[in-house]
Amino acid sequence: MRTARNVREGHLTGWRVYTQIADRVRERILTGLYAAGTSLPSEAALSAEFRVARNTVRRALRTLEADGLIVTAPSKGRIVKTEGQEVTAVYRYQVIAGDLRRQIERGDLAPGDTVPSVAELRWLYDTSRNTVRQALAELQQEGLIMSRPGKRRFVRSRE
Amino acid sequence: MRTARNVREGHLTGWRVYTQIADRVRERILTGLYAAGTSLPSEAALSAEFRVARNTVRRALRTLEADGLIVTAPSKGRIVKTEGQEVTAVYRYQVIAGDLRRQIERGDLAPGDTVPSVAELRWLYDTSRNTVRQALAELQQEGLIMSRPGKRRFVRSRE
DNA sequence: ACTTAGGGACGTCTAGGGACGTCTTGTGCT
DNA sequence: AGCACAAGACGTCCCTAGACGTCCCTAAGT
Repeated sequence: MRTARNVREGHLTGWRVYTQIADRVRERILTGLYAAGTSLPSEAALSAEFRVARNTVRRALRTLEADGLIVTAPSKGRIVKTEGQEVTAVYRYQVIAGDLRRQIERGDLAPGDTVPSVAELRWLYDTSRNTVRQALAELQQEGLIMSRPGKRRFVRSRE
Repeated sequence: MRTARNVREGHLTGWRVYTQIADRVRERILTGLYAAGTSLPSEAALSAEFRVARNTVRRALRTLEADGLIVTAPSKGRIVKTEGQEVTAVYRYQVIAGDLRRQIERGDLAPGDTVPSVAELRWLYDTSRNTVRQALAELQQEGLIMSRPGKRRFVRSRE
């Protein structure tokens, strides 16, 4: 019961499927087949390609993430890291919220000002109503903006 | 100020747009163009066809509903009433929940039994995962079934 | 003044699809 | 006994789309 446990993590024979898969994927990243900033195929796609269980793919990807080659964004996928750059604002609604937040903090949108309507933001970002709403909900929760039925949202005055 | 008010509901001069629209739609229902049990065009579609505001269409439809010609199902649409029959189980998830509930109450699914999985129900009803989940959530809230991660849902024993 | 109509904005619900997260249970190899 | 692997189930989050519900305001007709 102690033998396996005492083995240091590193030196495994390498016959394990998931390390092989990790190597294959790592190669594709290094050769640029999976370019920096783009998304890897999904777990389902990889498990289909390598004809292996989803769990096995996940093990492989976990090692790649530990190596710092990729980052994983739940509900979005895995993204190949760009050289020495932090991945930020992964989701669409975070991008929108971030833009608006910046405008408020810089004063482009002053307290009392009217916030672009959902329709306008949809048009600006070419996205769905729900995504825009999620961005606005985030700002509202932060207390930056307020909404009232029938009228436009507006920037709250700072406390 | 009293003239319009004192007029009984029936004999209006007909200059009002929404009554005209109501008449047109009523005619289509009576002639069978909009068959019983089917859905009317959406508010947006009607307002586009008659080139009026959505509010105006809504007024027209309200009178038709008051006449008992149609029923309205939020997020679904307006349905032409069938002769002397109550409309029941409008939404897909309610149909699924109803079927399962019946099976439990009749004993086809006994306490402790396993409930069909989401995948199986999807296949049975040819619907999305979310719809199935909503049906199951309803039953769970009623205390009829229970779920636990990794394992199948099961029928709760009756109190 | 009141009704009708128009038009815009926000709110909520139903439905569908994709991706990752976690858990459980078998099977086989070592 | 322990690990690797397969397979399946449930959970959560993101995104899109359509429909009705509610509220607010303005313009025009009466």
